[in-house]
Amino acid sequence: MGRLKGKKDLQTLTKHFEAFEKGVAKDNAAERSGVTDRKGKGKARSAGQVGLGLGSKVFDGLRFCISPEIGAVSKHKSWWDIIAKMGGTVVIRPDTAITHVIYDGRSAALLARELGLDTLSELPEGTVCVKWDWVVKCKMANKVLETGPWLSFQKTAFNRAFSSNAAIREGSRMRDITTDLLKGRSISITKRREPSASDSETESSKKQRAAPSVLERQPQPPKPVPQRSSEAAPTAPADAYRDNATTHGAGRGPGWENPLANKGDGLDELISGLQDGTIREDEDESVKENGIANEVADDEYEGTNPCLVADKFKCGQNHDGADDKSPNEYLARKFEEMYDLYQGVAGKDFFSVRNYRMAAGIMRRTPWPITKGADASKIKGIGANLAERWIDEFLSGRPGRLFYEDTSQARAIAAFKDIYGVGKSQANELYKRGARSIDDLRADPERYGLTSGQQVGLELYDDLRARIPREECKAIYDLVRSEAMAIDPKLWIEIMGSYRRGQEASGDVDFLITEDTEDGGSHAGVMGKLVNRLRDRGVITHELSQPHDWRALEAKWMGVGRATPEGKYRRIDILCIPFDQWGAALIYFTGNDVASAPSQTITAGRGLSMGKGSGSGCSGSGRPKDRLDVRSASLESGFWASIGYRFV
DNA sequence: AGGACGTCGCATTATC
DNA sequence: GATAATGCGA
DNA sequence: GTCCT
Repeated sequence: MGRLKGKKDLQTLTKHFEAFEKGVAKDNAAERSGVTDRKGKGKARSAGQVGLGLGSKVFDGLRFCISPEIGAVSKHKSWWDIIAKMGGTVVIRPDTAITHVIYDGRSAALLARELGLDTLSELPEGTVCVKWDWVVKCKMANKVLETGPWLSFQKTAFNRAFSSNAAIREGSRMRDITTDLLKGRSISITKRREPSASDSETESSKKQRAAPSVLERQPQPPKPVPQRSSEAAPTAPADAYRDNATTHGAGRGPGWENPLANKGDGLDELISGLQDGTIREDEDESVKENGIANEVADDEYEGTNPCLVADKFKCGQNHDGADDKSPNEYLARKFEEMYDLYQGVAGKDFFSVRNYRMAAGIMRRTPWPITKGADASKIKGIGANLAERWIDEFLSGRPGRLFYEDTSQARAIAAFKDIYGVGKSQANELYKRGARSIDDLRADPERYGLTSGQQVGLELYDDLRARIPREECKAIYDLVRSEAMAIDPKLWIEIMGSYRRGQEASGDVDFLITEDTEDGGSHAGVMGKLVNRLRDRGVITHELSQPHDWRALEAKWMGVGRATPEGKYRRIDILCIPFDQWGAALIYFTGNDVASAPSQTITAGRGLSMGKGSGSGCSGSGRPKDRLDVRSASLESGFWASIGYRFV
């Protein structure tokens, strides 16, 4: 119970953090942007401070860690606000840039535990643990006081805790970051943050020390050598999957031939047409936002289509093979790195993190080299923040915020988040409970109270993270389909997602099942039978979630299976839907960036918006905005026809 | 300046 | 025990 | 974090 309470407190605090960030983002932005900024700004500030006599930024440039204490949320909130008002930055988890830890408790060991550290010596060198009283005194004195009388621990204990820190040992979590970051190059950075705060080091001396020791090891960005080699090269010729896609299945069978064939065929043809050319996976949604919205870039990057609109879609663009190389690969990677790192971190705004990923996509697909942030900010999707705070920082080659926040903690949490069923919240919780690696979790599974689904995710960690080769998707599809046909040959079953998009590899395999109701048939009850048969055959091995009602026309099953007993375990989803949603679902679940982008654009252009919830529910019409009822559209007049789109 | 940014089914946990 | 809230994946 | 209103 204590654990749950603690969890809730953390959530509350995290919320506070987010709200807080919003509130003071403007004042505080520079502080949070990392050491590099802090130095520059700190200097400017302190100079100006005298003249202005404001005195409210006593803690300017300092970074405080106040770990959430169970049952003391409101206290922490007030601490937080006070420190913020004094110009300090507050974090709830230690990172390599903190300068102070506020702690009123007794034991260093306890504090370490609260911070999620093995020992306090993992804190950045020079970090000062002080009691809250010190802050109060500083506030009253309106200046940063000596910490001596207010240290959290007795001199001796404190010293002991840090004595071993001078030469950081092998096991230190804080250190492997450094080596990680430097990509295995064996160098000896002993610390990543200059001791600040308590120490009376001058700004200039800090600068001097920081720069040379770290700078020279940074990758050299300004010459954006396209480093990508392996990943995005479309490995299959267009024909290969085109053929595959058009011959692969049942969808072509009974379903496509009946009276509804027009619509079905239309949809399928359209999609086939749209997926013309090599479409890279991994672009995710960025294609949508970016691909259709990049009007500024279009100015400088003229498309080759006679029709302007066509250039906005992937399918309308050239695919001469050369478009895989981006002059901004370096930036793209940086943003990907950011995304990976921050996605699990508590306190990072969801949408911000998501935008990092989007930015990576934009970087990669911007055909002209970005040499300064100002250029980039002209691109839609890249705003002032990304441009000035991040891009310029990356291009400078100096260690910045990302560098300092790339801690072993963040990495561990990111790894945990990759476990199926473990999200941001649980990942942080696991770390808090002492786990530092996947192996830690495996070594002592009991300790962490993983749910059944998470246990599966942990057990199959590597398999489930791996991509599934197209071949194997097909193999699984054949197995599932044959079982489905054995149950009822009139079933429509189609494989969705990236496979249907023609991708060379997929993250999972998902199936869509329905049956024509024309002759009174129905696929009700099929889900249960199918899953059972597949389980009997050993195709399905784990279950992650079951439909609320196995016999409903609309039912979702999620689990794990494999094509052969020797094969890797793969995520498998099976979805039954009412017959009249087939067309819409096909579009929706094909999740085709290419198809959805134009369709949404087109619908939007007509003052409509596609009910995005037209997914499993096709919950269609009405609601906040005018939503196109795709469901009926697909049935009565054909979705594409309904929006007046004619494919060639 | 302030809100939207997809939305929903299922599992699990919290609350009544 | 019923219901609400949260986390997660898609 | 960006965009739209």
